[in-house]
Amino acid sequence: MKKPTLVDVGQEAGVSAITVSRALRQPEKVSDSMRAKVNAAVKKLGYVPDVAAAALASKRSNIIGMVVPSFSNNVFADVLAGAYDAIEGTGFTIQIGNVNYSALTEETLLPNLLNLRPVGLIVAGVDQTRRSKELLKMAACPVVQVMDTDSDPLDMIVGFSHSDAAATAVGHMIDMGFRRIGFLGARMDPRSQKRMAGYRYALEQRGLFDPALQVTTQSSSSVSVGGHLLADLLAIAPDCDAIFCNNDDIAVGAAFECQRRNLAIPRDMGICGFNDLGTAAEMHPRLSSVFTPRFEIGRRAVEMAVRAINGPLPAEDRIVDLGVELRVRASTNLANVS
Amino acid sequence: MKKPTLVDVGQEAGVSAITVSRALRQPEKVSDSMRAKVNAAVKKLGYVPDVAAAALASKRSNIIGMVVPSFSNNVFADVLAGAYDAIEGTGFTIQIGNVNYSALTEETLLPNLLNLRPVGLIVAGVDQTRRSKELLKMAACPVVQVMDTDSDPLDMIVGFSHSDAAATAVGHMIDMGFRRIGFLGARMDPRSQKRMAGYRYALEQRGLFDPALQVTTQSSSSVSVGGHLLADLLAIAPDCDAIFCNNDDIAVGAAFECQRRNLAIPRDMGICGFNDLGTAAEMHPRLSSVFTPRFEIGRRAVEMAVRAINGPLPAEDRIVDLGVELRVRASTNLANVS
DNA sequence: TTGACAAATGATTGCGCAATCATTTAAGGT
DNA sequence: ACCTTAAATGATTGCGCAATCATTTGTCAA
Repeated sequence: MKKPTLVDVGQEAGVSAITVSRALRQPEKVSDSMRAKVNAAVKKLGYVPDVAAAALASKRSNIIGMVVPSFSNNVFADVLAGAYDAIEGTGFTIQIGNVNYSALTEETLLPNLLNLRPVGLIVAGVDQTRRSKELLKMAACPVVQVMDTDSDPLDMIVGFSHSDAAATAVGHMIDMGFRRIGFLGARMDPRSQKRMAGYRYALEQRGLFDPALQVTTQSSSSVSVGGHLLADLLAIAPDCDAIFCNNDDIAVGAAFECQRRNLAIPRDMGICGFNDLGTAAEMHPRLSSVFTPRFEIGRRAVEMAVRAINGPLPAEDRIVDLGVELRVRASTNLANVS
Repeated sequence: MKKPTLVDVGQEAGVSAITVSRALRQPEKVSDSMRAKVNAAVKKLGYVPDVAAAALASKRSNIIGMVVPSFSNNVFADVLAGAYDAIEGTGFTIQIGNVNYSALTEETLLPNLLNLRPVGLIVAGVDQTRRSKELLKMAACPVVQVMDTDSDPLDMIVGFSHSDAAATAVGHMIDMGFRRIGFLGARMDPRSQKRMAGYRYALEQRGLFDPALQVTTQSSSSVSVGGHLLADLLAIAPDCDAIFCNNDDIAVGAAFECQRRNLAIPRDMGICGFNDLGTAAEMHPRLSSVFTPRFEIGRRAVEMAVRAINGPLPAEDRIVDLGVELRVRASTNLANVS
């Protein structure tokens, strides 16, 4: 009752093992009748190729490696969901590495991932260490960086510009009449930094930037932290009239803090989040946020990797900027306030 | 510049290849001096074992397969985070399969996973199809079911009783004085069903059960859906004075709906969520919820699998019930209401 | 009918490692 | 010093497959 091999299938079909291998991997190279015979034998015996043997013989696996900073962050959960959606039916497999927002962990993880001889690699962000970048450049497979188009890609990239997205959102808040707009940020990973840069740029354009209005922490993001950050900001700058938040958790937490302090949103405090994860849109009042195409980023990244396995993509297909969508809701709409 | 092999390391160290293999895999079987020599050669050449060749030769991989219903659900994101935390340093690798809450998808995924010759398997829930269960039973590796201790395990299990957890929470609500307690549930996967059963049991004990107060939908869970479900419930039963929610998203959405309807929490409507994901605790007022040890479940599942790889565990270690923690907050505390 | 050529199929080899069995070396007792 | 036994190390083989090269079969034109 052991697993059938190519030889077993060959005997069943009355042909050689290598022909079976070809019939399965390059069906167009064998005659129609042969293909039918082989498929019948495969089905009868329940043959399934041994991935380890195939990987050893061909020196390439069916693995697409994927490096994410965290599972618990919904953003990457969505990216993963998109990636798994796209991998379906391609015959490839995703192997996830979690690096806990640590560039150093990434540096030790990459050699392990590379050791699997992946056919493709998808990594979050563009801010790898020098050594990680070298490993990625030397990798014998296509590499897709995801999330972030603010820098040039090593090979291919899909995402959006965090600084542009933030600048757009803050520009909108200025347009709505807010003048003392604070920034609340937790974690402050590279993408958060870029959002903060976009925030700064938009304010500097109008001569409204005040460094004192930026309150950040290295601790990880949560609704609870959002409340604390707003409290800190208000202690420093009681005249602050709006906040742009690094992400939706912070925004939601800040909104709850406003409720506890009886600050009316948006009259006393305008709020804009980032990512538009769902809760923000359902709050009372509903919070404005910047929707980011997370699922789509995962999907496209896998598609790019799979395409690139059969040869390099043309230059114009190597960079995909999916943009974002500013979703304006009550929390920044000063116009409707009496 | 190709990858060094065991033979290369052996030559460098002046010993045979197989001794190198042993020095690395069973260090206690070689002499101290040999181990030192080999380690030096390994380091000098930067040798890394080829996993495909090892898998082929030994007929076993270093893979622990893990089947989850979804990435986007924070519950499983936390379980995965715990699992990845525990796998660190064990030399094993996690291979994730996402089955999108579909038992049928699971059935087609499992053979693929099994084909990797995993050394362990971790699957969510106890409600696999008959065929899936057969595959798991015949699997040549330890199997850990996670999340749910409401049924007997196929092999090992770690989680908690969803029905007991729900019954405890609803019992608490009854104790606080609520009498017309509704149930709001989305997705209604097997674990949701068990929570609903626990809800029912607690109410039946006091003669308070009314089937009309159960409002559910098959659509997936979200804050938005929580609001709709409460609206539906109130349309049917305006006298409802509290709700036990299938999860925190539903609870938070229902709480927002209360705010929109000017229903005071908990005076007009008591609310209890499930999982205690963070947002609920920060709301205004803060929502009661049932904390579930998700990260710990992932961690323990990997630990169990790794232990069981070296031989079956004693019976008393094969079932781990981590329990839950009812976290009572303002949203069910009728006592403090004037 | 034959020859030229392409399409289809087959035989051989080795990928890098671990299992198995064989051999050597060291340790301990008398 | 000698033998016994265990510990340490080595030689050989095959895991299941794909790459490479070799051979057969089929097709078509002259």
